[in-house]
Amino acid sequence: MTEEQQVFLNHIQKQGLKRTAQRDLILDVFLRTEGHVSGEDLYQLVRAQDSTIGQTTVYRTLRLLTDAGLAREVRFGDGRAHYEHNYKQQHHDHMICSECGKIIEFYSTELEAIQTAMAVMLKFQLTV
Amino acid sequence: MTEEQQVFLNHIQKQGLKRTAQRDLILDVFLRTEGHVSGEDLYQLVRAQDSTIGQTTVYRTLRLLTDAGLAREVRFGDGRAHYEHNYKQQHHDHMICSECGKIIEFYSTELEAIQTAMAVMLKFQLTV
DNA sequence: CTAAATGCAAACCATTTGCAACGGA
DNA sequence: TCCGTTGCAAATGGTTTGCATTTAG
Repeated sequence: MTEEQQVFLNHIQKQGLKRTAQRDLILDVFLRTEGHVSGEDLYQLVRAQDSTIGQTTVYRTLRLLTDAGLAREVRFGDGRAHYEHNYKQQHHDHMICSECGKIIEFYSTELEAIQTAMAVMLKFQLTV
Repeated sequence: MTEEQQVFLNHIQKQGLKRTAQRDLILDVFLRTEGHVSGEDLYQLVRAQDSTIGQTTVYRTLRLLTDAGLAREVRFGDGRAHYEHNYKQQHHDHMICSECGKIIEFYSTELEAIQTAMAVMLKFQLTV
């Protein structure tokens, strides 16, 4: 069992929820993903493995993964939510091409410093 | 006539479009706005002046204002588009409170420098 | 006159919810 | 057994589109 699966189980049990085959599969598919998947993307990937799984379950599980700290919801302004891995991942930022939608991740020490400084100045508490 | 109204007229005429009472009113209300209005917000404000104006017209005019360079569409991830003034406005960034939705604008010279540097490095052309 | 604009209603699209059937603990 | 879970269908909410009517140029 991977660390992520352990984290998921812990979360499930701590909340009095139940482990199901659907949730296991969705987590599994999500973990094999890289970059940013939308709910619809993940639904298609999961459906390729098990065509009986409903879209609703995928969306609900995505929220569960987010609550468990395994996924992070990111929104780029195209109207849908994307999810990226969040377990033991360093904070980073994105550049999104407004022509083709391409998403590039980047990390900048200076940018991190500015973010922190601005948050302090504006009395914001950074959440990611 | 304000500069903005002139810009709007120029755009209208250059595109072979027509000046209408509705568009004039919507621009007028938008210009009196400060901060970030959503389409729905603006519709309500406009409707208070003229209850016969349709929501559709407000949305369509908002796009027109954006095309004309008078408005800028910003998306904060709450599922709807917001619009801010864009005419002779300095580029700036936002911090959004994930608890209450409060939006704060700020400007940072260092952040501008990083943005430019990252865009060059990643071969992006900044659009705002 | 004639193409653009309007406003209504219906369509869209990603996501959520209601609900009856199902299934872990 | 009991309460959480599932999947379907219907609802939601912001925004867009189709279309018949109106109107600016």
